[in-house]
Amino acid sequence: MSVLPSRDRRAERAEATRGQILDAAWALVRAEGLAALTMRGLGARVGLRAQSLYLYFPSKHAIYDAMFGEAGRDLVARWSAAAAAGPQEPVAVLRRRSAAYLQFCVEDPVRHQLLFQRTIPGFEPSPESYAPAVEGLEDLQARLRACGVDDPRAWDVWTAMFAGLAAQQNANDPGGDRWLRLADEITDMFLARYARGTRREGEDRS
Amino acid sequence: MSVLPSRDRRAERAEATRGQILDAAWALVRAEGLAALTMRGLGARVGLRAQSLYLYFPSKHAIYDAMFGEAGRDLVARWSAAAAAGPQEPVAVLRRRSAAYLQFCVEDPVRHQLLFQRTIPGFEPSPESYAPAVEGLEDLQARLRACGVDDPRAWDVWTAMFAGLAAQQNANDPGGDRWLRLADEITDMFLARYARGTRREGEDRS
DNA sequence: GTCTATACACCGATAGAC
DNA sequence: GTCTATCGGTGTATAGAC
Repeated sequence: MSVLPSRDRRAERAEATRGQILDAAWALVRAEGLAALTMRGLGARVGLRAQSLYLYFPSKHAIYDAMFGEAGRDLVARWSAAAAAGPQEPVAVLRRRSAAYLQFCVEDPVRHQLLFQRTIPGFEPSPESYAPAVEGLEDLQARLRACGVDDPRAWDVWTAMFAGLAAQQNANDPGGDRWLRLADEITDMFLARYARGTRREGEDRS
Repeated sequence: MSVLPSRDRRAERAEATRGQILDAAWALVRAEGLAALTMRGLGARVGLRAQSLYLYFPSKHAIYDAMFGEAGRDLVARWSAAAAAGPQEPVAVLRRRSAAYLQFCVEDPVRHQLLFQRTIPGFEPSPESYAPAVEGLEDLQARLRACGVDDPRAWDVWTAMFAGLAAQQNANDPGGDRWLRLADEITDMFLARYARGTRREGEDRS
């Protein structure tokens, strides 16, 4: 547009460098663990000194935050894809969604750790980076409603069950499927108890 | 026993100091967070320099390990007490046991974090410190069997559900009861699906 | 024997030269 | 835009005072 494109070019290049730093951070973290991310080590991977990273991110937590946002957007995208790919019967959609969630948590434990466990001492995600998670939760509630589950208490039961499934799988059988394979069974149990019109005698304890 | 009791007295005194250090560590960690435990800060709380702590513990992780063992033994003790205190009908015992577990996780989140989340970077508990957890798991399986639940898959469903409950409660509603109060309901749902002689039509998906 | 003093290698982060 | 130099912090090892 302009005869002096340096401003745009500069911002563009800075954005590219940010992307390279994030890619290197994922590689480092996958190889050495989430806590092993150090500014010096990350700088070495992108050919910079640690201090120069501060030109692209204001702090190490800001790098974690950007990674958190990336992971969240990826998860939401997978949920959309899973919902679209197949029969639209609500329970089938719910099952595909759950499978996508578990797959996401298991195929890259470090991402699960970053998103769903609070394993970095001082880190809390910014509202912007947290937004995809909120969006996903609202989507989940709509999906459960579509299956005849209207009680907010039931939504909490659902999140606890699947959070527990992913956590147990990664903690006690990494790479296996000891807990993963229970997803469909748990879904049956849940729907039998909470879906509209299917409540049975045992549920009304005082 | 001996006219030269210095050996015993010394060991005794060292043990007492170890106990004081651990007490101070719990206090520090409860006040400032699990990751805020530093050798210099801990030493200051017991009137020692950081280096002197190494006379009582070989490393910082050894202190975490001792805390891990203490917490595990405490949890097992609570399970025993909960099982003993009340009617011995198996389902009632199971409910009291679950309530004790959740109470334990919630009343001191830092202990839950140490025992059940892997939040300290390089730390893994020693077999000795881990032993109470194994014992508790075996006890749980016996309790579930007493309720007519024999399938090991069902045991995994149980641990996932309650691990998820505690994690969600501490992460999303600390100090509240949004997930805690679902324990009895979840137990009903679980027993309706998995207890012997109560299986129903919806469960046999291929 | 127990503690203090000192040191090392690492960390995240900042200031300022070029 | 990247560097050097530096700061105050960490866990931990070792030497030596008493």
